[in-house]
Amino acid sequence: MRLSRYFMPTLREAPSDAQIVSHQLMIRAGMIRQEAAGIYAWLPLGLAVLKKIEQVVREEMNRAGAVEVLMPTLQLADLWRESGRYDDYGEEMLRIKDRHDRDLLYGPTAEEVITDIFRSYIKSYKDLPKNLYNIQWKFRDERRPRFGVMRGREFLMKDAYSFDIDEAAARRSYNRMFLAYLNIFARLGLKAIPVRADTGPIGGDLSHEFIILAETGESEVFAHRDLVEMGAPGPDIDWDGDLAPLVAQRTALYAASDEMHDAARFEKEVPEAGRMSARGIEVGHIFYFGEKYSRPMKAFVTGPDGKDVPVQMGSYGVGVSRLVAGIIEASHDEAGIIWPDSVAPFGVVVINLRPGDAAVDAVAEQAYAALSGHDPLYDDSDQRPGAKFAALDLVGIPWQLIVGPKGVADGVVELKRRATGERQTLPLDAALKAITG
RNA sequence: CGGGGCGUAGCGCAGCCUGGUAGCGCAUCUGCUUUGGGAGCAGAGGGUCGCAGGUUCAAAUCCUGCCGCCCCGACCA
Repeated sequence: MRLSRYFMPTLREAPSDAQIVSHQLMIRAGMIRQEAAGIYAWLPLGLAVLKKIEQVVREEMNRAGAVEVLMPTLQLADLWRESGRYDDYGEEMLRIKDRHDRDLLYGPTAEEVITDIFRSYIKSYKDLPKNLYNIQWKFRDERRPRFGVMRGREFLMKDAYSFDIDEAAARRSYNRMFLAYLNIFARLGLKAIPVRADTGPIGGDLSHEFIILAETGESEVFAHRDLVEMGAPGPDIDWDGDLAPLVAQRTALYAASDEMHDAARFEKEVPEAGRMSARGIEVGHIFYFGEKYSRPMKAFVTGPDGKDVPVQMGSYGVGVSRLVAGIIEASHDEAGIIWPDSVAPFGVVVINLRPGDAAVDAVAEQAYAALSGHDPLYDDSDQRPGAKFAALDLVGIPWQLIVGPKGVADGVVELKRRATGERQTLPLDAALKAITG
């Protein structure tokens, strides 16, 4: 992509509305534009990152055995009357009427729709387990949207729903998601801590929030240091095997968000050297809720004994649009955003410091062409070098390949790694090799 | 929903208290000079001062109502 044809409206100053660093940087980098409180348009750079994150989530969900569907944003109120949630949900639900005066709503979540789909087709335990997910826009009419896309009213969420014949099987589904989530966040360059979450009236131990560490995070987490160091299980585990030990390893160690924190237990269970408290952002929430929807909505399956039983369900959410902000909170410096390679809007930017200079143009074009498989941005804009450096540091593309008249005269270019600031001057071939691996 | 604050050019702000017909920086456009970390000079364009009423000879400024946005709190499977 040539910058001269792209649309990347960067700003030197942040609007005064933006209070937290990710919001400021997203606006300054030209990623989003606010249309209303908690509602944003995604500009090309923001959309590129959003799609990258979405794809990582998709790949890891598929790997863990989930199957993608796409449910509508608008849902029929009658489904929510079946589950009993239409009246319970309150003001957060955006309610709409169509031309026939039918009650619709903009989905804040999709348990009802997925349960309706499930019950229409699946009748036997032999067709279980199933895990269906979608990545779709949700709307929750928050009383106080804030912090940009961190807490918007409209947001992109991956929501998965598991269906099993009994609790033991549901636990296996839960474990798959638990581990898949750790892999997702690891691939996004994040350190994530699973903390036990309130399960509400259903009880049990099957609910976890995933909190990513970021100094500017909103909530505080307390955890055993070993849990953070343990990292993700990786993609090559046996997804159909017994995952309980891997999960147990990670749930045995103390981890709690501020609301669930028990200081006495923390001190008792965790040796002083292992105690860690940090700021974080909740980006995922998984839980098992059994028959909460299947029973009222009559999603029954026939078991091996010929008896119909309500299917055991769980749901698993990842805030995809929130992750864009979360990653920035976790990865930025004074100059701007530092994208992990896995979600960077471009893999590399070739910076032409003197467009119009035939020799410089030739080298820059050559580099741009050679990098075509690495999602390159070519800064061919007619700006001064300082302005280019500032803007490109701001948008955080991982590699900067700088082509200027001085270097070209000496047969070299400069390669800069955004994350470390490390620069090396070297021949073009060597620079290309360093980027393409 | 309780409390607080703010709406003046694309962005950041001043002007409001004490009414007299709108200004600064950045950005934009033109020209020249520049060109390795957000250039300099010269010139130019752009604002029904959130909206609607009211007071007044006169309202960005005072009064009333409404709308929008932000922050703190409460809330947030």
